[in-house]
Amino acid sequence: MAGSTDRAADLTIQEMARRSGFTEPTLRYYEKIGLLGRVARDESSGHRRYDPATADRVEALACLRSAGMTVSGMRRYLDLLARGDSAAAEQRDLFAVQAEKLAADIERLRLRLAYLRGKADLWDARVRGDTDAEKRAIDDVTRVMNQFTD
Amino acid sequence: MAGSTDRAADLTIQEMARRSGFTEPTLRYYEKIGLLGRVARDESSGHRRYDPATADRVEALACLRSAGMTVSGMRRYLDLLARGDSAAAEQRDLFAVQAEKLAADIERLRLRLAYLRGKADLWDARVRGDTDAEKRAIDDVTRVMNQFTD
DNA sequence: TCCGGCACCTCAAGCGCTTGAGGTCAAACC
DNA sequence: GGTTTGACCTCAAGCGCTTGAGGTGCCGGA
Repeated sequence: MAGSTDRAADLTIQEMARRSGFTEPTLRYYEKIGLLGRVARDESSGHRRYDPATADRVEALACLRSAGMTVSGMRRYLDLLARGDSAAAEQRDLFAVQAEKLAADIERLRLRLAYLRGKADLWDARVRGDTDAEKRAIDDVTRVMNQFTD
Repeated sequence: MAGSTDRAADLTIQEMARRSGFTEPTLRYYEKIGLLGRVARDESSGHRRYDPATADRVEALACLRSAGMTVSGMRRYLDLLARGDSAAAEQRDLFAVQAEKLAADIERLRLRLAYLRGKADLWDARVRGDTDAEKRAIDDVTRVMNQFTD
């Protein structure tokens, strides 16, 4: 029958956390505030079991969250989802906007990564007592930092 | 004289926020919990003024924070800073570790960006009633989602 | 059989900001 | 010369998790 619980594809909270990048407490928290709807439980143990549909939903939320979406934004998304194809244009716009935000974030992070690597190089030069490499490293870091200004 | 406050290079809290990516409240908060040491104030208005040395420190903290470093981690970093060249090896390791973490984070985010773009395409196909493009978009998204599994 | 050890559970408190309320001061405009 | 605008201030409360305390049930040895 439909809605049966015999498929072993359901995820434990640990697996769900690994896939989504949310921590286990966060998953419990999201459930508590109503973002995940009803999450099934294993009959005997009472442990959570994430079915494929719920897992997809959690993964979508994780991507939106990465793009900086707040909990209330996620609720709005879930409302759109419930409206199905009649909200297709809104869905498209929502994903497009979040994608742009995330792309911009990633650019900023790449700069910061360059900074961290530059600083690692700088201290490495100091450890090695290589004053030439140190000068070059300082130049590099300075060049990166100037890009923060914009 | 040394330590004079006449250079106009000092940043307002707004400018500091823009450069560092921290919000203004976060900058006030960090100051309050002792991460920034003493931040100078404009004599007449009482407004904060971030001098170049403080600004550098804030930018370093911002990069470390991007890599997921906690407040207590940042305190440890500031301790190392205070120890100067005698802690060079630790500094190198700290920056190297954070750089690797950030690099891994960025990789995960790129995947999520691909997901968001894929979903935007999918809903766009639905808006346009293009069932062929919709099928392709579903395939794309599915392919991306499979990569979450690892 | 009993003994970890581990994955999960709940509930409460804490942390790291964020938001809001309420106020000061300085330049800018009627 | 008032008044509006905008950047800043402080203090308190709220939000979104995170951490910790304390407990249950299962599973693989000794």
